[in-house]
Amino acid sequence: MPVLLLVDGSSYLYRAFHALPDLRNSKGEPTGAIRGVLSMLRRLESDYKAEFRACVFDAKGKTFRDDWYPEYKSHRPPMPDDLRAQIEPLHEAVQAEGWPLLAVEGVEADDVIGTLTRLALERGWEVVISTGDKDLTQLVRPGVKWVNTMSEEVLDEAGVAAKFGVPPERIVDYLALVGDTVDNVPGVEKCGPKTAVKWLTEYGTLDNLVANADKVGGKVGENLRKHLDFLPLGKRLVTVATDVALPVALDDLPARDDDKAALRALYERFEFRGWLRDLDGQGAAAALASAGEAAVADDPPAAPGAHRGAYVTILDWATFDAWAAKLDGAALVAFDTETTSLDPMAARLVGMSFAIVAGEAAYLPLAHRGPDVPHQLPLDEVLARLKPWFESAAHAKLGQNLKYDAHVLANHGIRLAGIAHDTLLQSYVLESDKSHDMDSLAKRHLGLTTIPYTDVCGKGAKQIGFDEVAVDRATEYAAEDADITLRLHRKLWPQLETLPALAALYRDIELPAMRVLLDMERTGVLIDAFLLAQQSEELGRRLMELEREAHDLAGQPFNLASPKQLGEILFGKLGLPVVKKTATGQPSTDEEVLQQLADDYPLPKLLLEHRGFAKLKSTYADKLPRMVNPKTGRVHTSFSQAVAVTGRLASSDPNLQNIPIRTAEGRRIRAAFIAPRDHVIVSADYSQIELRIMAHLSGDARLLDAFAHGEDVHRATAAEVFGVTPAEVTSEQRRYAKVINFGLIYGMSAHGLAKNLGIDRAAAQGWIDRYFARYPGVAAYMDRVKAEAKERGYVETVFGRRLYLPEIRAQQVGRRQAAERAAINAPMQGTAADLIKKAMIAVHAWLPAAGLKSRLILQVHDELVLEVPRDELERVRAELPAQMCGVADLAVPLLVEVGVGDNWDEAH
DNA sequence: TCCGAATGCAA
DNA sequence: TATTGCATTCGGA
Repeated sequence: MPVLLLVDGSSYLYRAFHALPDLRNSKGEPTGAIRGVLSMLRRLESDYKAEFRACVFDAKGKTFRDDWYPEYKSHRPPMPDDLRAQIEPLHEAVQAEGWPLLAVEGVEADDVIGTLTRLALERGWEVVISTGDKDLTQLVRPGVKWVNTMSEEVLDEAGVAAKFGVPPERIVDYLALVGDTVDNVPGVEKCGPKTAVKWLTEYGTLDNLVANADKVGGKVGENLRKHLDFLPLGKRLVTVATDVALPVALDDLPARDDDKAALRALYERFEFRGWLRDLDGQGAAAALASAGEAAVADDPPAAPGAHRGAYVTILDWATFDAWAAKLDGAALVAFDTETTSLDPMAARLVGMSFAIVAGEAAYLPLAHRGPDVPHQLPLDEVLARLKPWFESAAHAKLGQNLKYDAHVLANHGIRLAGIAHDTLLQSYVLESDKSHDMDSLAKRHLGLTTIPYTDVCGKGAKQIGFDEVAVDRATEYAAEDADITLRLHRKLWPQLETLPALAALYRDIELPAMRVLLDMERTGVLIDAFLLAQQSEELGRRLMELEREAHDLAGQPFNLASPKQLGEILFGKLGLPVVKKTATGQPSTDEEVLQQLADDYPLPKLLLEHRGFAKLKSTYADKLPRMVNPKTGRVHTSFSQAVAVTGRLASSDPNLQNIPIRTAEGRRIRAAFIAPRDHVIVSADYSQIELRIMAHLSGDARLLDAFAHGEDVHRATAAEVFGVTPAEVTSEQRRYAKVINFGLIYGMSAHGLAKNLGIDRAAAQGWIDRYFARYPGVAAYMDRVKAEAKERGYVETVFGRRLYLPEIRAQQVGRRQAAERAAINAPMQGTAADLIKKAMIAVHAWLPAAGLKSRLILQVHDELVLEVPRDELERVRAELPAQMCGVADLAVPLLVEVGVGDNWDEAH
């Protein structure tokens, strides 16, 4: 379990300044506080083995507490000049020691520590908080320790209770009562620790004490009553925030090695001679090796019109060693893999590229083939050397679509860790409606034109594998990819940081979801190929029969799969009426048309049947068995995380999110998705998720009420719209209501509803009017979201995901209305997507933590599919819904329905 | 050989 | 003239 070590730098800085003697260097610069804080950091480093750490300082300027309470800390004398002078050099030194440093404007160090603590706990990490400030004991809980490195005091939950007389969760109540003279927050007059503990022991909580304030006797009781108005504010002031927006993620805080060159310079300036000797003791060579790290922070300015950086090819061990050392010391490394295949499960490494500083990158060729190939370093040995770096969470990596690179490395037995950033996801979160391939990103954000893949490998049938590309040419292309990725990150990440909700979405949902998807894709799903082969044969026979009959009816042979030929037969030769036309003006032969014609003519009915079977055979029965991976014996879909503009996932190669379910024949395909021996398939889907989100977003009282009481929402809608009691609703009425409810989610028009229900437009408008009359909150919401879209150009999900709607102000009515429908649909579809991603992250973390071997295998928008060992079934069935429902607290309850079976059809 | 259009599968 | 996707087939370029 990773450990996060958080140091309250400001608290120590003040204490060190006042506690330590007035040390100065020969120039007279004060150095005592610097030395004090640094020695504390060194002690912590040896006391606690932490993979992640941060030293947090208060930033200059006001904080939100000053807005709440102008007197906050107002009594403090101005900072002594000798202290102020030490801040900047201390910050430099802290970073040189390998400590990520944080100072967030508008937020106190306490709140940064509180927020990081929460984030770490959510990931199941352990946290050690080092501070001289007792207020922070309020953060102590299982997995969180408070240590005072100056007094060497360590407190866990029991320790806090023993020291203060109240448990950590009551510390804020305690502080509100006692007050905090350090921060100028007044407490109840004459109420000290003794009285506060007595009251809290008697009444349990501050709220309860306040409720019973009239029962408290004595002079101090009177003081309490006088202070009642202030107590809520007092409590707010002493409560450490755990939800502030941070410019960094946990993954940005790996413990780094110290930067010896920078340290040397600083120690020399401060004249810390003992520590200088320590540095020298480690040898000049080591200091030299890491000198390059200092360059990390500064990029050379790009030459105008040319971005071709200094790209090197790694062909010998000396160059490799130099780069390996750089990778080890770098705060963040962009890397990219070149492979033999676009199929992630089949791809083998051809080479890798790395970039640490913009404009400088290296390509490491490993498996290029051909007559003029230079000697390449041996793949296995290189991977063995790099494996610890790839698998270290402390070494932060950056990439463009790292899920793919993680697959490639996994194919070689390496589990990529330390995934800190992904420019694909950054771009997706910032502008989901734009393209996210690297060539487009480079053009859009950097104004650079990159080498297209097809320039290197050609395209179509003449395309060659990357292993056939000449190494020089490969270096230009591959090193550029790593270089551009790094530059994109430098551009996109600051943009994200200015939008805290989006930064949180990226950090807390998209990046963690990527790891879940990687594991799901690698797990794959078992299918019964024999069953599908049987079905294919059967479908083939019925198709031949239908085709023969169709040709008989047409009086001539024709290709049933060709809409063009079919149209000529139906509307030309047989003279059937044209019902509607396609976008290009051709008479349409789609299902709706054929359905309509089937009432009066025999051929369309045959065609409908033929179409249905042909689809099942070619897309599913024939295709799926061909997609079985020979190595794993399973089908591995690929989930795209940056395709759907609403935030949904997309599945491809094969698409496992559109497996049939509506017809009996179709369900036989689904039945071929099976569990292995001694396992079952478990399907868990969110019930009515988008309608529930609509209730939450609109706040409509009737809709909220229906969900709160667990009603059948379509029946409830029918009762409202048709003016009957729920018990009186007929199945026909319920069907109408269901269509209306679905239509609402899609921003339906009267026309659309009329078509769907087979009624006239005026009647449909009547139902819509009645719906909105009964659910005025929904009507108001629809207007609100359209207005918001028009004003801002985008709409948002509950979690702040943005969907831009460039056409919302279009001149063309049709385009504008389409954008308005998207504006209504996107927040609901997008929020559902956010929720299930959070659920996937939660379930993926929970299963192994609970000692279970069950695995997530598929996600279908509102459904998670798991493969579960039979002996784990009861636990999974019992706990999975809570895992999925616990991801958000909406105004409506979330409901998850679980199904179990030997195959997906039975389970769903 | 490539790509748009038409069609249909899912939530 | 209902939202978001992906795959298949045809057929013109």
